[in-house]
Order: sequence, then structure tokens, then C-alpha cells
Amino acid sequence: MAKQSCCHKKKLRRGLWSPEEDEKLMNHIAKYGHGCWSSVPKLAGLERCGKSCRLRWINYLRPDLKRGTFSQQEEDLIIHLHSLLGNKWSQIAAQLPGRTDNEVKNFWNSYIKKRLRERGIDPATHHPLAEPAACRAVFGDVVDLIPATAAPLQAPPLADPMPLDGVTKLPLDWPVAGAAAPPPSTLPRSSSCYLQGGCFDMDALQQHCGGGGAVPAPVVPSASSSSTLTSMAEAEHCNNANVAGATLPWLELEPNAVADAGHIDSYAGALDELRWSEYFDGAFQAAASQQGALQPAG
DNA sequence: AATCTATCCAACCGCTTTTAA
DNA sequence: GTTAAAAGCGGTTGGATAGAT
Repeated sequence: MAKQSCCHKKKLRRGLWSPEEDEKLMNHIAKYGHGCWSSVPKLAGLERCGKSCRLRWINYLRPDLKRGTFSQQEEDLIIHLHSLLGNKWSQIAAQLPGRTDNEVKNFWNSYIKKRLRERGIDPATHHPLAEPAACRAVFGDVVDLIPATAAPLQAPPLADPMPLDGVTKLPLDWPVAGAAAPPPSTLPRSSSCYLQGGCFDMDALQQHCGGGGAVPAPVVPSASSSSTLTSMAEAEHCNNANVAGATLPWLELEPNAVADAGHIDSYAGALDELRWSEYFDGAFQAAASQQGALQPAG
């Protein structure tokens, strides 16, 4: 027989919370704090299990919750952090003030995942959805720089479970794909892929290219509103494209020329679309052809 | 207007980790 | 060192709602 939850065992209320229950829980915590969660329902006069109370408080009642739709910056940050941490929702949420792990997880599953797939990126690996063989054909041995794990952009095992906390509590106004990045010394090594405009590991790449500055300057997208989806594409491919001598077409676009702020959003959207279509139609093929040119004849 | 379908999100479930006795 | 309880976490489910037919 399947194990029953604590709520089942004690025949406690389940399902959605009523405003009255919320009020009871709020009042109790406001007066006494939560203390031991298992004792909260009894003390607060609720027919819920402590676990349920805790969840309700954390995900819904906490006064410091932000709620509402996620901003572009938050979205960027989530994607970025997911590429580093994987499905560590609590750790990702810890970098987003006022957001809960549940909220971030839901946002990822219902929105970002879909967006990434639409863009041809595997949300699980942050790699293009292209066939591995085709990918290798295009990117050649540069692909070897990418760890063959499920999460290629993932940081190395973290000694501190949450080093990001101490090192880079990233401000939400930080321009993820914008202008100057924070000093590299303040950032996790593995973050360079996004923060510096997109390399998996500049050192490794440099070595791969023979060192001595053979690596082109990192590509720093100029569009202020460009999403991390774009950054990811850059992070995923810019090295490949650069190494292969291809220039990403959108880099020449000048969003600053769009003076009317009211059109920024639609412009950004259009720009995003343009980048992706041009990227796959242009730079991708350019890289492919370049790669082909590098292959021994025959 | 009725029905179907897709989407979103709050809440639950069960497992793991941490803490206290 | 062992054990049980509590807390934390990530995956999943189910209900509400919006949009399409």
C-alpha cells in the first residue's frame, strides 16, 4: 500500500487555502514567528500539516514576495543560472529577491522551456537541439571543448553549496547581455560564458587555439534588451563561430538608433527573431562552410 | 452557448538532508 | 554512533481559467 502523506494520516485539510486560513497563519507567524513548523498548525488553529503551512508561507504569504510577472532581467538570470546550476530551483531563486523556488520552477516549466525549444535550444542541456552528429559536423573539434555531460555549461562541482551567495549576489539591474560586466574576479569562473560575452572557457579555448591571443575578443552583444536566449546562442556558438571565422550578423545592429522607447519592446522582439533566424541561416552556415573548408579535401 | 484544449500555478508527494536527542 | 523528527527540495498533479472551435 502506498505511503500516505502526513495530511492523510491525520485527516487534515488539503487543497487550496481559504482566506481565513491564510489570515490565521499570517497572524500566528506575525505574533510568534514560525518556530517549529510541525507545531504551527496546532498553535495557529489550523487543520493543516506543518509542511503545508510552511509551503503556504514560503510560496505565498511571506511579506517579501514580489509576485507578478518576471522581468526580462529575471528571465535572463534564471536562464543563466540554470545553465550553471541545473534544476537547483532553490539556489536559483536565492539569486532572485522576492521569488520562490516554486515560482521559478513554474516559470521555467511553463514559459522558458517552451521559448528555448522554439529557439532550437534544448532546455535541459542548453545546447542546440540539432543532432549530435550534425552538430559535430558544423562545429568540428571545438565541440570537444564542451564537456559531454548533460549540463555542459554547468559549473564544476561547487565546494560551497551556494558560493554564488557570497560572491555574486547579482543585482537585478545588472545588464546581463548589455554593457560592462562586473569585474571577472567577482564572478564564478564558470560564468564567463555569459558575463564576458560568451565563451565556455576562455583558457581552454585559448589553449585549444594555440594560446598567445589566438582567440578573438569575446562578443559582447550591443542590444540592451537582448535576452539571454540570445546570449546563450552566443555562449553556445560564438566561440565556434569566431574560431571558424564567422561574424554573427546581429552584432552590427544598432539598437541605440531606435530612439523611441515605446518601440523598444517590439524592436527587441523583432531583433530577437532576426538574430535567431539570421543566426541559423547565416552564421551557422558560415561556420559550417568554414568548418568544411578546414576539413581535409575529400 | 457549449465544449474542448492548452496553459498556468498552487499545492501535494516522496525523497534527501539536517538537526536534535 | 544511532535514530527519529523536522526541514528542505525537486518532480508531479490537479483545478482554475482563457482561448479556440
